[in-house]
Amino acid sequence: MGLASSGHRPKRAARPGADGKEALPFAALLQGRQAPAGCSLAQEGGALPDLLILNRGLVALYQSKPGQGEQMVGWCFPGDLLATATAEGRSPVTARTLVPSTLWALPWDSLDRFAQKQPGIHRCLLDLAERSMARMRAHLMVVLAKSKLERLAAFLLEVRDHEAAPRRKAGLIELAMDREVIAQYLGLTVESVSRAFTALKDQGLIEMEDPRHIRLSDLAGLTALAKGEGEVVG
Amino acid sequence: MGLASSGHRPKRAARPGADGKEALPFAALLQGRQAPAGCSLAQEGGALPDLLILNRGLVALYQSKPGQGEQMVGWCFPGDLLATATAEGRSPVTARTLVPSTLWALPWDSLDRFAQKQPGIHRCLLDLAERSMARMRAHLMVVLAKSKLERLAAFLLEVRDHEAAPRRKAGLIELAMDREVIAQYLGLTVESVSRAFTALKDQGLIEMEDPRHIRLSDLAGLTALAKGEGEVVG
DNA sequence: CAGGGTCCTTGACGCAAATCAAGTCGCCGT
DNA sequence: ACGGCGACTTGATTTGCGTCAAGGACCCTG
Repeated sequence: MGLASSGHRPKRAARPGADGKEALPFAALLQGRQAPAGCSLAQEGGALPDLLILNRGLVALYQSKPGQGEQMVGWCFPGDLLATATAEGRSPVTARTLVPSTLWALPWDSLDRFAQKQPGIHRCLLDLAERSMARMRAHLMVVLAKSKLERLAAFLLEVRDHEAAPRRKAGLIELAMDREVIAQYLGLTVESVSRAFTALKDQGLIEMEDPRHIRLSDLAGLTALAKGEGEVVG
Repeated sequence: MGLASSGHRPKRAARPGADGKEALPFAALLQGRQAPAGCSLAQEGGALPDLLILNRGLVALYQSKPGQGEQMVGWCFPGDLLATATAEGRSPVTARTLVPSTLWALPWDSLDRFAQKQPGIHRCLLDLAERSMARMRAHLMVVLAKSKLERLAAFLLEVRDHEAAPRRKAGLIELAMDREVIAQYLGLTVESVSRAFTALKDQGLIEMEDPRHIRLSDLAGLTALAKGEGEVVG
């Protein structure tokens, strides 16, 4: 739990993957929702009428840059809180689905009413907030201190962590986003991302069935690379 | 408030600068603490016995990189929540004071007991968490999409926002950190930061009394630069 | 099957920042 | 005052990534 005491604590909040709804103390209040790919779930500065939790799919978060369009600032995997509201109840980011996704929605006032009976709900939300922050810190680490190859390796491992178990065990990952989105996430250009893929392939760390289906053939090597330990000697 | 309803809401939490303690609903529980510069307030992976809120000073947050020491992932200004705990009650980051600082501390169990009487406390914490996230998103924006000069301009303006009013009005800022720390924050080398300072000076955007005392002589120009709108024509 | 579209890859080139290496300034202790 | 040290700046050079430009693979549509 985010800010919970270090002693006794409720169970951990929603797990990614299979239905974690039951793990949430406010499960009964949640409404399921569907969203196709490319659907806008929240607009930066716009009202955010419901609390949203991602169930299945993938959502990218953007902030607008005054001059030049948008900058991606992260994404949400299943089990993540979509975006928290500012003090004014508005969304600080734009959220768009990258693939068809399902969500759980909970209107703020339902939450308020329910919280009176069950205060633990806020603990749960703090836990989810801490997860978001952990993800952002990891993103910062990748972006601040790594070369092109190191960033891509870190990205691939992050995707791997969220693959369903059967594929993950086989070292296979499926990319739900195109090169453009990966480039924005890593702070690179599309061309650099493409070259990085080719380089990893040439070094025998990955194999590419097609641009969106990657096999991580040398997990240890990728991990070493992502951690910035330079190249694997061999 | 972070995830609060969009309607009625408690007052905003602690303000930076002068004593915002009274604005916190759990003010009575807070214990003041002192910490000299360079003092470690939390260790990554270590236990975090109290909730800590920064009152005065400046604290840097680090995450360790497996191979090469530490990477700064952000900092806290007065009024910010120091760091939230993971589900296991451990700190996800290392926190170290950059200047002599004062803190408010609140043991988790006091918080728990108090929360039963006053559930609004969790709202307040969510608000603080949202502030952290907003800061992290801003940091990401700076690091992901900007040139050396743009990053430094954004940094200087961020420092300015947290200067006490009298100095801020005069366009003066005092840097509490050395070039090395700035470089880590911006994802640059010390040399690049130094050159960026010189470049801003040569363009007449800043003046330097000494390396740590800067005068922002062209606020509009700096803002335009930080927003990535390129150079000011003139 | 042809044509045009999108996405991805590859190549050649230039530039911004990293790297390597002095060199300056202020500070402290002897 | 002197010498040494740490923080900062400056210069010369290299390099990694961005940029511009040209393909190539696939998909859809007619």
